[in-house]
Amino acid sequence: MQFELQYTDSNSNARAGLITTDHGQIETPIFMPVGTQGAVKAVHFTELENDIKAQIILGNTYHLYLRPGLDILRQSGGLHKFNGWKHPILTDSGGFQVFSLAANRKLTEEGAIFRSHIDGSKHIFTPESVMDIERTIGADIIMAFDECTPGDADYAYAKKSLDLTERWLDRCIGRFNSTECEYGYKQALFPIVQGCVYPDLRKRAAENVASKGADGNAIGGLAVGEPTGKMYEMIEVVNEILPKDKPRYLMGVGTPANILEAIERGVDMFDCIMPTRNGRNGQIFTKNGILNMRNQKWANDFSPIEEDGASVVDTLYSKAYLRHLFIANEILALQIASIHNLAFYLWLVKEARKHIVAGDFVAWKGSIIDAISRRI
RNA sequence: GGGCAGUUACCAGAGUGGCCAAAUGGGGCUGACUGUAACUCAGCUGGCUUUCGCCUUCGGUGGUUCGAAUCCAUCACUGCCCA
Repeated sequence: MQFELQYTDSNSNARAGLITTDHGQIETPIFMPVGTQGAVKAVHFTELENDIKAQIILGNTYHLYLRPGLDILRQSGGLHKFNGWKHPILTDSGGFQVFSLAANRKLTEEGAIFRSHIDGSKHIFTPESVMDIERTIGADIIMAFDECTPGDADYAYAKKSLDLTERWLDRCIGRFNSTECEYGYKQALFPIVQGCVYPDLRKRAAENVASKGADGNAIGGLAVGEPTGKMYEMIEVVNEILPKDKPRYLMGVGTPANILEAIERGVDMFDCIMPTRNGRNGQIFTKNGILNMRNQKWANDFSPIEEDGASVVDTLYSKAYLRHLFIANEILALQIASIHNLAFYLWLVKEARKHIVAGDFVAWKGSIIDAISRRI
């Protein structure tokens, strides 16, 4: 995997770049739709490619390991062959699942012991086993196995957690370097910066990660309960240290405004379940604000979902019709909302890139951020 | 014409003397959702009020009772059965 830094904004830390993988190129900044189980919920690939214009999608180690399981993935020739997505894929390591399924797990030095949400069976993830699983899944970019520290962790816990993540990172790198992709192309391993909301921990974590010389670096453990201002502050602290000539991936973030703020602070890659999950729950993100499509006020609003929106669904369907589909519990509602939101997110980062290249990113961000954040 | 059963909130439906503004479902309204155990979850859903509380309700009317959605009388309507 290569990264070419193409443009840097003179008024901020925003950058535009190009990632090249064996499954194609990615223009940054980029938003990566989440396809946890090897599928972006309610959206199929022709829509992702042609309408949404996704360049890379995510898969999840935890979910794919449990189902369909490694035998099927290996037999199929890896996730690309299995699901038919010809473009780049990134897999998350399962570190976040260990965090979000907290009631059901136990962390040890060796790894994370957890119970399957599917059948209750007991499993252990270690840095080594996660690397092996991600090799078998075969994504172009794979994530190190970390502990995602809760946003409200106290300093002592955050430090202890970071210590563990750092020891695990060395084990991940060791295993990664002694194995290779099972399917003949290259995979890149991204380490993850933790450290909760504590600047000195974040700084230390970023320095440690930077010293590994990875193809790209990730910032994790943000948007997990801490105040938004803290998140921006941590991004600044970390990006001061992470190498400029490698892509920076802010994991799990976020709202359209979060993404613009992070781009301004030098982040290149994003993923978030928000456009798809919130879309399925009736929330639509637009240039003019955020709307809840279930609200009564749209019942007789026959205007397009979004005038000159980024997707064909925006003018193909009206607000009133989309509301009707949600109220009537039609599957099409979930599809339209997911497609619209993903197209909006991809439009947003593409537009950001355009303005970085044009040199007016900060002004453009300032002109749009209030509008895209308000609720209507 | 006769017999039986029934009439409770937007709908369905529990409640058979005080703990009832009334269970539960559905529907409706509003909100939440940030590396997806999520087409999920939460709140509200007679009126006024931030809460406490007050007021008006269980087909209509009139009773019994300290007290009635619950008991009695009567009227109206609905369903089923028999003529």
